[in-house]
Amino acid sequence: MTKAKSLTTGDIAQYCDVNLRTVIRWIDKGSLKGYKLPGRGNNRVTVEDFLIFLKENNMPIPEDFLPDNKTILVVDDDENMASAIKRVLKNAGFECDTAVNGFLAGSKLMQRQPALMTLDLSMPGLNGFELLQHLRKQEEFSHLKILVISALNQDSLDKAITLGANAAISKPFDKEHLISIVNQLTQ
Amino acid sequence: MTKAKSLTTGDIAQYCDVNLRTVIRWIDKGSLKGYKLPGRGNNRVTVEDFLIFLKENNMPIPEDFLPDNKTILVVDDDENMASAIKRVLKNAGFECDTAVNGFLAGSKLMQRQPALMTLDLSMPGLNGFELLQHLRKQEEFSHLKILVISALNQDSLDKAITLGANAAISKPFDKEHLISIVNQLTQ
DNA sequence: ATCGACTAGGGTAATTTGGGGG
DNA sequence: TATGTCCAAATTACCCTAGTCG
Repeated sequence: MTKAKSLTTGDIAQYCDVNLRTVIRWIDKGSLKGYKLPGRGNNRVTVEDFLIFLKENNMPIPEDFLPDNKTILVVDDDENMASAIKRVLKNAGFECDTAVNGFLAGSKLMQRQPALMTLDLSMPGLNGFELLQHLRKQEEFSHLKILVISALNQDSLDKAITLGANAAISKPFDKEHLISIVNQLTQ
Repeated sequence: MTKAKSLTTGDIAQYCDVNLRTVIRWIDKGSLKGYKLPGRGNNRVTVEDFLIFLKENNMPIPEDFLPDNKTILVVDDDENMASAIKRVLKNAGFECDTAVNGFLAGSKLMQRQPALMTLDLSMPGLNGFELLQHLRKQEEFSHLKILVISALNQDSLDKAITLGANAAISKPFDKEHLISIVNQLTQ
């Protein structure tokens, strides 16, 4: 489910884990504010109204709408490089964690569900391009922003974008440039 | 009962083998955290909150919420070797999944919570000994059985055991031997 | 043994929620 | 895919009884 400004009854049914009809009833009764499209009167609910509704009823807020999880996972097998990136991002106000091998990257990605991952393309035992393709096939990571940070040539960076990276910058990187791109990707 | 992200009072009544009213009282009293749907206040409980409740009261955890008891994760960067191990274990009746690099190992370990992991010590970009130490430091994986399958010498196998592996066998392995050890480790 | 406080479970009526077919 | 209608199933409140424990 992608982030949108307005939600259908089906979206809300999934988010709240209830039947679609139940959602329609909530709207009809007025406990959930919505509006109807002119055609056949299909319901829509703005994200704002949905969040108000959830709050009013002490219902859990779906992950998609949790206050921006700004956690960033820095993946680089070079510990110094990983620390350097982490330091820059921390100073810019981001929550940050590092992973210096594929195993840590995989487990931390699952565990912490970061909003953004910086990815080194050339890690021993881990093909960055294959990883990009692998992640982009999974619904679960459809919202994960991936920023490739690599010492490879421009063609490789372009290829990474094609395979699903949201952005790619070259090493060595400019601090301000990194921060600006991360800010942009996390909005 | 299918796995869902929220539970009704009826679900919980069945899981805990008590009357529905009793569950409602637990929620009303606050000992079991829940939330109410807008309608007439039907209760829902998130799986997370339910598990916390069970733990706080030393109650048994229903099978539906136990980590996959029978799943085995085969970790080996040699795809042929991974497939071979998987085939042997499948034929012996085990649910089986493979991971051919550190990333997949990490993510599948977190995601599937297998009962047992077979581990190749020599994977590119992943030091098996370090991984053993890393896993054994985490409470979360205290129950994970680790069977090292390696072509390294006996000293290395011994070292793996010292670092936390539950068993270690050498490559090439004897099928019957593998099955017998896995049976033993999974009881 | 009796009391008192508390918890679990039963019955019923009213309401909400869920599912099938249009 | 979403909706309206109809019906079945689940859930709730209320009032009650039975059992437990100190």
